[in-house]
Amino acid sequence: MIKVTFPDGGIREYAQGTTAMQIAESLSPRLAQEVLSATVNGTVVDLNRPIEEDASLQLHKWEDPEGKKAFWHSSSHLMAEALEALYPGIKFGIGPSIENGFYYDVDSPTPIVEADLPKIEQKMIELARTKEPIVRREVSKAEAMKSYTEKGDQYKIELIEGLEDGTISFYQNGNFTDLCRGPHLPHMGYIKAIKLTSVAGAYWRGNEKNKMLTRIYGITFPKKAMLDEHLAMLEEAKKRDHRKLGKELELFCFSPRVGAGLPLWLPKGAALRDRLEHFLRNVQKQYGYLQVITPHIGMKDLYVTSGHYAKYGKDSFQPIHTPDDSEEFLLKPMNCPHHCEIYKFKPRSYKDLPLRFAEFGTVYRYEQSGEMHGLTRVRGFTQDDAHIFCRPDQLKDEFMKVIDIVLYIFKTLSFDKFTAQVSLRDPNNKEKYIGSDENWHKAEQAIIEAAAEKGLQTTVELGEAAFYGPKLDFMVRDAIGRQWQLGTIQVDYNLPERFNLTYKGSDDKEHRPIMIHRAPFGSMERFVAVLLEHTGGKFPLWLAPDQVVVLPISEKYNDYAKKVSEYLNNSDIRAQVDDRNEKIGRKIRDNELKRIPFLLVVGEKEEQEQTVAVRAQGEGDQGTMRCDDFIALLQKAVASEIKKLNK
RNA sequence: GCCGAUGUAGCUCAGUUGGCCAGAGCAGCUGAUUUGUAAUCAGCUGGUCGGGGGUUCGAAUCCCUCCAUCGGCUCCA
Repeated sequence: MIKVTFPDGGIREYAQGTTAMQIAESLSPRLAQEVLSATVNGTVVDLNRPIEEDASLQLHKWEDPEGKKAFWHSSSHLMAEALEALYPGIKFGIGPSIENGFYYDVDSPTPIVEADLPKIEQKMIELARTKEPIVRREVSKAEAMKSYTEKGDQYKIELIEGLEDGTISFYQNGNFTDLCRGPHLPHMGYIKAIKLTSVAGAYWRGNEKNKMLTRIYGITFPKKAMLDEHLAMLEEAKKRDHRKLGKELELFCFSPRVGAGLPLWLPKGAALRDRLEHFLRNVQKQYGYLQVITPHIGMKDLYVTSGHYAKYGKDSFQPIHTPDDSEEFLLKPMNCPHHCEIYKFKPRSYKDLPLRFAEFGTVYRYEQSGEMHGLTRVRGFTQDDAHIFCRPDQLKDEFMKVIDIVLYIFKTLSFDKFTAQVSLRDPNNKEKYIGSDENWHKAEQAIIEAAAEKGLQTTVELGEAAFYGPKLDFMVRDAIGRQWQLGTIQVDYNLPERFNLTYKGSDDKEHRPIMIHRAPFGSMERFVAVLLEHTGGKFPLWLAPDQVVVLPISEKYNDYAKKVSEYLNNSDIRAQVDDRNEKIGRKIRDNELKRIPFLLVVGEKEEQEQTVAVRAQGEGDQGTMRCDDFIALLQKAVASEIKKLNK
């Protein structure tokens, strides 16, 4: 007999060799249909693997990430089987499940293009309908090696070379056998809806020196309706694409003549950005930040000193030369060295610290041609940058204050779901980083402690640190559930040393300050992009480029409309008049599509009564009111959006 | 940078296997209409078919190359 403990604490006894599937059936036949994989004593296993000892058991359904993993991983094997049938001689790399679906990397003698995907889908559906079982077999390393050597499959051979004998297993579905750890579904019949989404290139083992394989992405579901829902979500994401909205709402554009990755901010976009900057400037002022301004270029030597030149010099925009070639300047790729020089302007005392220099600093980085993406990855962008120079005893407190700023911003802009990622040095790859072990340790501890004290939900990633120090990165989830990386806070012991920054302590000795780099938005470009996708272009009232458009019923009322709009503008409300010679229905439609928060319809009645008929975005007619009442309503709405900073 | 795809009017898109002056809707302009809560009607304007080179009697269509964009990979100070 074996004892099985369930997550709710219940214990039941089963005969030796019972499978998780049989256990699920004994609990409820309905559950058995829904369960996709199981965790036995902490290891995820196949449902039909016999349990041989006392065990704690967890069953995973679709809603459970482990359940989806098994489902999608099996789907990738199903796709591989279809591919092998359709493309004889095809070789396989790896085929894992991912956050949304799965992929398989393949090396095919005949190229696979997007137009082939429906054909592959069709084959997969055929195979899934036969409910072919997925069978696990444990093999010796020698046996595994032999079966792939016969096929001449160098990728799998390379994978097997890295595995320990005795831990190797094969999974077979139909004619397809794959080296795989599992776990998998009992059979392919679970897979009811299939969509292969794209084909792309991917380097073997993620190394750009290796051969590029063809990666086929797909997603599958246990029910057709789920696929439809997923496709609808993708449609919604398309509608919210900041590149599309940026064009439609006339916020920004690009010109190939100016250059790739160099955004041009249109008037409405510039105004939006300005408002965001103003907002952050105000917050920072309250936190004791001092605004500075530095030039867009700096002597090459500045970056040699900072260490950036050695790390990125040859992959950057190349130096600008003076006419006589006697000096070299770099387009500034970051603001920190400039701010270090500001620190050095005069001797600093321990009483001066912390010093917080803030700048909306525009920087230029040479991103490789294939890396640009809308506003989220560009070659010229403006960081909402600041550098805090502080004493060791102030570090944690300063760090926590920065976290407060970030949280305040998220709250104000309704990013309600977010996580924080602690990015540390890869301990096995220390040569990638500069600075002493001791300083790295201190910096990493400071971040971990500050995040813990602020009660942040954090994940820890090794190897994700900047080359000069560890960071805390904030990831937000947008309105349709996608993750974006925004703000970053970084601790740096390195630059103060390289620039020989000091302050005079109370002991009359020279000490080294610590530097915190931070950018709560990340960059203005990125932040506007994420905000656009989060809101779908329906900005909060305080940010909206136009808050109100006044719509005269006919040209007869244009004068009254102008009067109203001027009156609003005098109360610091951004209002315009749509005085086109169009019907009111048309004007409403156009301005609703432009996502104007409030439309004011005015005609004969309103002019006589000196009122406005209010229409709220997406909510229709709100009734007629006096101008002053509307202003009060709007100002109240804005005030509720920007809540007071509670420090 | 690498793999794959795309590029036709300001925008969204048609353009059959290379064949007469390259099309539509929206936007814009002009005129009519003077409108009460999501598209009024009519007329007109607008295109080196991404740039350059080539094949051909003939190229938006085929080939080469460069540029830009898209989906990924790699990278991201």
